[in-house]
Amino acid sequence: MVDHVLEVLKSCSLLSGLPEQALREVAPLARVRPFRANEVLYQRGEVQSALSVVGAGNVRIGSTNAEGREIMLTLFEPGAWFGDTVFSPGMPRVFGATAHTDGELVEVPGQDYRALLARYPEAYPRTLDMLSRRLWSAISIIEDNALRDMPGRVGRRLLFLAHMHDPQRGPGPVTFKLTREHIANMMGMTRQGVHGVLKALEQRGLIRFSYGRITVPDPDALKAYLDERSG
Amino acid sequence: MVDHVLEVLKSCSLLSGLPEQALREVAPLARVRPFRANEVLYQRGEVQSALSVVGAGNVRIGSTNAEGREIMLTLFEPGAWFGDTVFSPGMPRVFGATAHTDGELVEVPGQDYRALLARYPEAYPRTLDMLSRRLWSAISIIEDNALRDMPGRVGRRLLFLAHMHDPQRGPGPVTFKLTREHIANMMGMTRQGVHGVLKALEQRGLIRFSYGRITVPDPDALKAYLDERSG
DNA sequence: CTGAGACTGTCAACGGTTTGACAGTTGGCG
DNA sequence: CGCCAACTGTCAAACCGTTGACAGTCTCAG
Repeated sequence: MVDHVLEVLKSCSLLSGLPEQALREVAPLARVRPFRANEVLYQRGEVQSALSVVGAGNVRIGSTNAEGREIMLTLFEPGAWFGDTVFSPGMPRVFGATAHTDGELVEVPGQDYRALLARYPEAYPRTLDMLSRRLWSAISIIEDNALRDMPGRVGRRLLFLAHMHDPQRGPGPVTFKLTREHIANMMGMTRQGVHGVLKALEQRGLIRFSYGRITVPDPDALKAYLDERSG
Repeated sequence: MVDHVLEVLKSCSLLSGLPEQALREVAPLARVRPFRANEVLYQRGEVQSALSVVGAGNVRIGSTNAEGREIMLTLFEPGAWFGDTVFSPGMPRVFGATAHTDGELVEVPGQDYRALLARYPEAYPRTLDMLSRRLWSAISIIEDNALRDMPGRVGRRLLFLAHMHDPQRGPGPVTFKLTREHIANMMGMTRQGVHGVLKALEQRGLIRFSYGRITVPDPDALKAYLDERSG
């Protein structure tokens, strides 16, 4: 059991800067939390802090407004981490987490994680780097939203997801289990609007899609097309 | 001179977690860089890393696309810091910085700043906290863009600026030197579109504006209005 | 104080997205 | 195997913001 937890922690880019010894120390403090598709994992506004590492399955990160409209920010794969409030204890969560498929979370209580960092300060620079890159991603999305038209925004977000899906960026095709409505919620668009955009991209051979599934055959080709059609 | 640099460094929330002794050590390594309004301070894509602290004046953070359209992310006041690439050395800057008024920057070379943190590891938690909060701000903007209509987005961004302007959030009025076009560039809208929104907000007494200037008399009232008209 | 340049207000025409509605399709579960 | 729920494609009308254009206003430097 602890071995399994250790494997998951090792797979997480945020923690891989820590020496193995350190991970062995926290593993017993971590909690394994299995989940079922569409289960709500965290609600926006909760204040307790924990570092969550996706051990298996997919997790949707986002939030829901009063009228029930959901916005999805990103989709996390195994190895991804979330719960940035571990760095700002006491702050409420600014987004919620919902299970996208069945899977499991490995969770380290915030104070244990912070204590661990304090014991192994050599891990701080990498931690700052990871946070900084996440900030960079967020800012890129803001830029895309302000500078690009709708096809540009959708295309860029698909590339972003492809990158999250496989940070090593092998040139192969990437498939997501996302409905048109998920994408619409990610972009602040409507299902119908997304449809039109996807159809246009499909006609150029840049994406393919079927029931509840969308695939980018060649992310580089999509990127090239987007770069060409607007700065 | 070094005293002046020290004062500026002390005023910066990112550095105020460091003991005074530490600031005295870096002050001699810092460079003072005066600037004139509309001068380009950093271009997107530059790779050299430095921590810049605004000593005086205002700085626009943003970038420009190939067609020359500019997007502005935020406006920094004295005491604010930027140059997140200090945490990810080697990464290109994802946004540029332009002087909004005359003023000056105090700049600490990235490696000197990183070396300082390594010498004073007790400052790391606060640094992570600051970065984390900045990430939170960025995500909030993404959310607003997806969930809110145009008046909602403009109103929220004004509140965001008010908060940046004075983090202590005294209840008093806040004034920005921003043209309609600046706001349009911040939101990915047009000058004319902004005009309509501002006029509507003005009629409700939530903002006032004149030539090149916009003021929020009561940020809390604006916030209340926005919260009421959409979750 | 005066002129040039920057900023502003406003309008009609245009275009792209949403709204709302409905029928067709898919896939999983009993 | 067959049904139901979720997902999808499509359409016309309404809506909202942009585009483009022009005249009016303000500010600051000389």
